[in-house]
Amino acid sequence: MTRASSFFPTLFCGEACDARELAELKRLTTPIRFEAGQTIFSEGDAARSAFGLSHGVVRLYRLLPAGRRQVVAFALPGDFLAIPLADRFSFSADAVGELGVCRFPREELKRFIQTSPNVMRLLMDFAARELQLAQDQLTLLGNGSAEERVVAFLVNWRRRVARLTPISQAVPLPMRRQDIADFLGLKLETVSRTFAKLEQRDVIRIVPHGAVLTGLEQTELVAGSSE
Amino acid sequence: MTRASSFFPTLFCGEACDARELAELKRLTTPIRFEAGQTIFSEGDAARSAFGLSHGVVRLYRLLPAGRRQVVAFALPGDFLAIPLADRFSFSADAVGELGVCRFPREELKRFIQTSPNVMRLLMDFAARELQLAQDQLTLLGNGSAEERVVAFLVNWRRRVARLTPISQAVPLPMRRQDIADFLGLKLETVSRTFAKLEQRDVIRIVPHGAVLTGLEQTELVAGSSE
DNA sequence: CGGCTACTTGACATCTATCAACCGGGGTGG
DNA sequence: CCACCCCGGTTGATAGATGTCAAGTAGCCG
Repeated sequence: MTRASSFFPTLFCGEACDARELAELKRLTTPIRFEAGQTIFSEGDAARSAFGLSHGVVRLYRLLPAGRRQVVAFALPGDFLAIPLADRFSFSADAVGELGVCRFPREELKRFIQTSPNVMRLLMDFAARELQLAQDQLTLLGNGSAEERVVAFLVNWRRRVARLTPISQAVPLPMRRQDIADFLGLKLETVSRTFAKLEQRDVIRIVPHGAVLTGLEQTELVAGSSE
Repeated sequence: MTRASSFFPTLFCGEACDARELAELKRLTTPIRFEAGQTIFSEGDAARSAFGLSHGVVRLYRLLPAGRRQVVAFALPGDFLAIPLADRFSFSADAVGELGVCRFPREELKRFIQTSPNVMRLLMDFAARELQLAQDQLTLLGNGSAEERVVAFLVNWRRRVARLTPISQAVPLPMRRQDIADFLGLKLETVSRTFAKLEQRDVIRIVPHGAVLTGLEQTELVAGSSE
């Protein structure tokens, strides 16, 4: 999506983080680029680095026995790819499209965080927000029909994307159907069929790498109350 | 379960929390008891208080349109009932059986947390652990069959309970079938049937308010890797 | 232009939800 | 002390939703 390095502006700048802290954080950071499909880290890896997403989209997922996969979240610019405290990654991350991240040496970042209440606070807020998102998703997977899941996904995704790149007719969907399916606990055929059904009812319109959302506001949502 | 006030020992004492901090926390706290079925707080309420569970079990849940309900988690002694930062509760909490909590005035607790890196750290760890649990659950709801869900629930629940009350033949299940169903995204009939099926295979034995787990270790688990 | 990959569509199978009856224990009141 | 009732739980029959398998289409890149 946006080309500019927007990790710092999005996560740290806005609110409670003074110039000195920001300078220190920038000192720790190394920008890295990844191509579509490349893996940033894998579940179980020792977390020597922490990552903040600058631009692009990342899918965070777990692999399960029998070739199943659960996409835990899609990360957008400004998100940490994992909370930088645990010693190991509890999920894998790879690039949906071409993207840029800020890499931090985790030990140093951790030490810095400990000394800076502001940044600690920011991280805590991030963790709380992630927890809320995970619980929304949990609620959706526990109760929603295929259609409710797909609709909730589109609405939530649009809201998150809109915050970063103000306006555009179509909501971009850079991830594959399979990714959406694994995120929603459905099969890709079901996602495809559900899109088709919604399109027939003129609720959405599918376009090459996205969808135009027309009459979605009123749909009874099972999750997505946050903010 | 255990009768003693075990919120402090479980959450704060073990690790990185000095005597002065502990004393300050204890000063802030008021112990309260609840009877089975009573509501501790409701989704949307202003979070004037924070709660730590001393003994008993709490179900944390959201109510949805059309009378649906999602149990987000079961809290055990030592758990916070919510992360004490948000201004409003994002789910409801009520007592599964008779129980005791430590109530904190949230603003004061928050202020204290900000000044104590140790406690902040502890809270951060708690949030990270909760996030991990939520993601485990998400993975389970996204991919597991009814049987996998029930088995994973029993195994995870046993592990958590065992940590608090070392040994007992049967795993206590103080919550209702409906609670388990709403936690696992199933209907209570399905939970009941699945229990029956597992019992026929001698994998478990259902007893009045619990279950004896016999041959579960080997079952292919979709979630529950944590620790 | 050819081949690959993502996506769509169709027919059918399977699993869980739904609706409904029934069982059993604990508590209350006669 | 017993009987009844209520609630939680179990079991059965059936239906509906999503998964599975398979064929076919479209867009992209070499």
